[in-house]
Amino acid sequence: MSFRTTEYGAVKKTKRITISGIAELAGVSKSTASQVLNGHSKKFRISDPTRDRVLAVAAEHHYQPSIHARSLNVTRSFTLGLVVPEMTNYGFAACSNELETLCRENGMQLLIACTDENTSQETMVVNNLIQRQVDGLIVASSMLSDAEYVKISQQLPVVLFDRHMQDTQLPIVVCEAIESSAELVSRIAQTQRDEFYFLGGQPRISPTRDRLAGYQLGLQRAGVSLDPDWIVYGNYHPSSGYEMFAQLCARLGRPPKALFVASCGLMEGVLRYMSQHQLLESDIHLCSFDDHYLYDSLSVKIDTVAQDCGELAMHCFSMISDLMNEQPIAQTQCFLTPKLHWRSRHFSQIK
Amino acid sequence: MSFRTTEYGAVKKTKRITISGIAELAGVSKSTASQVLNGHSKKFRISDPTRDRVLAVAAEHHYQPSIHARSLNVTRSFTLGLVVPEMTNYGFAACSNELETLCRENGMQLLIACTDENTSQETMVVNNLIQRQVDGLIVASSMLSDAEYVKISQQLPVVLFDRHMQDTQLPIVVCEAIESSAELVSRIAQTQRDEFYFLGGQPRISPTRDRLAGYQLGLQRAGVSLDPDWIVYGNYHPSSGYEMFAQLCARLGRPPKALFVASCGLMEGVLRYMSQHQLLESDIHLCSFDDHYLYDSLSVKIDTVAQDCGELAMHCFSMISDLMNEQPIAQTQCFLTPKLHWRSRHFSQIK
DNA sequence: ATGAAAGCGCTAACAC
DNA sequence: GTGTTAGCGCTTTCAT
Repeated sequence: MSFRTTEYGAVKKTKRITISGIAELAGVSKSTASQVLNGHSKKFRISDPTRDRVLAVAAEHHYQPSIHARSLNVTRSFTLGLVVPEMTNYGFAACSNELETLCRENGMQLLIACTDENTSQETMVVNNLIQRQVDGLIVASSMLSDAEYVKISQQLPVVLFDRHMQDTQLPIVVCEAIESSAELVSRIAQTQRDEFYFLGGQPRISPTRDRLAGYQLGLQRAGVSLDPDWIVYGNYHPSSGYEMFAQLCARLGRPPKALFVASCGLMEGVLRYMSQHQLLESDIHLCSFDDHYLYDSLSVKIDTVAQDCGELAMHCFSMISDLMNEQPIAQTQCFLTPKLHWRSRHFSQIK
Repeated sequence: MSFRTTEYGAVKKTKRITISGIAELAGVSKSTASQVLNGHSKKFRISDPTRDRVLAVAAEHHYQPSIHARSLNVTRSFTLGLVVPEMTNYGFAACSNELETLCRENGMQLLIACTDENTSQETMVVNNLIQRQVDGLIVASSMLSDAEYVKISQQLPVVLFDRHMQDTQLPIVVCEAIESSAELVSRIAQTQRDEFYFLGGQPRISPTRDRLAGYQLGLQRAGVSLDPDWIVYGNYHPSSGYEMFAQLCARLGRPPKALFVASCGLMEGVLRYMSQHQLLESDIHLCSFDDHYLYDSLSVKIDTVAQDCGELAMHCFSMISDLMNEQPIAQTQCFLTPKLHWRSRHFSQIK
């Protein structure tokens, strides 16, 4: 690390111009200035010269209205809160990116907060977002109960996404996981009848439950009877994926023959272990929920259930928008159908 | 896609309780309530019973102070703006994640905005953040000139990161790119003397300039004379990486023997092309600026210059914090030293 | 030990 | 057509 010292001085904090300032300089009242600056000159029949004068002053002084003052009396903040476990997870990064774009295009600002899969941290960040008067909340929650969000949803629109609590009535947008995982697993299980492991995160949250249910269903459909030892739980940190896989290898004295990994983050850990232990050329049959563009370039061929993050984000946004506009929306629970992405030799022909 | 309709009704918009409400319910004045809720009870010698009464009411009603009202008279918003090209780029996602944590731990909220590498969009999002009164701005800019930021920095602290304009005086935090790229390239060039291509983004922005300079220096040190045709420019979108690489292959009628790719995003495109065209097993020598955890699991071995995003984020945060607290800071330009990550057969022994 | 009042920057209802 | 005014929810100085 090195530094370079520049003559960069202390910030002067030039005070920004306010609407009163503009009004004064333009020789009009605050309200007139306000109307003009909000583009309501027509509606309030402001004369063209007046309008132009105000606009000119504003432009000249680089007037930037204060959202805080604005929010204070319209009781909207033009912000949307997004709560995700981690932004480094590719899926969440992609969703965040999409949502940021959608918000921006709609004159809103996205506030992203991370929970690190930690429920008490989740409570904290959600409170923080509420203090900031977010107009709506989109949450990939790590909680086991929706109680907190049910309460919050009495104050402001809440949409759960990616994960959801059992039987929740709250609006949700998720990818269908049971059928898709079952399809993935059953095809593979046809050729992998003697062992087929499952690596999941926290057992009680919906991604794990649904993906596990799909895995079990898949085995059943393939006529493979499940050995309970095949199921391993951890949490959705990559390190947990590493750990679970390491222990599995230790237990077996070799890598498993077939493995379903419940998420992209866990797969990160599995792949790290495999590369560290020269297992990338072994003939393990890997499959997972969640796709990643780099999987195409791996020597191990991973078959996946690929969620469409763009679609996910879009539905979240439109649902929360409707809710914010108090539009009656018919369906508040939306299940997207993910696609299967086949890469292994046997299946790569399948489109 | 499927829907489920629930009995979920319209949001009632229960109005949240304000400090006046609390005051009234507790039978005290607004100011007293305010003092208590800000933890200034000692300082203002509020009696214990009064304090407890206020606190009790607040807790009971789940009082959430409005940041907007607060910001309005303390003229701070407790938010930090972060401007990045794209969040799906792993490096930026990692930085964002780190910064979000740092902000949260320091009672601030991070506002992330994306530019999609587009300068006019950059101007827009920056203005938007300023309207929201961000207390500071951390920017990975796609601009060619620092003029805009020089002006802004008169109003609020600005730190440039990852990228910087030539000779800018503004505070910056970047990874040193010339020496590190030179080191990477010169080692490889020792065994790849007859051709060594360079794939970069926009030619005039600092990441491209510095990484190119390093590449040139590396070739020179290895005694390899540069063929100008080896240098290819595009932009930092993955699709541009794909495109440039495709054209290169078309031009040569085969993949290049050695290639330096200027960023992770570009490499994404290169790898996509390679996997689509069964080139992953070819003996191309790939190296790049920016690392990715999945590179460990690829069959092509990519040697990289690995930036430490945590360190980058940390320095950005501490620098902007100092600036916000108007602390005189000696060094406003910070150059971090990245590490080389060797994966190719020849070098993987190098630690 | 507590309260009254002013004001942060803006919008919107209503006057003129 | 344009100005006056009353808040939005909070902090802070100054009285009491």
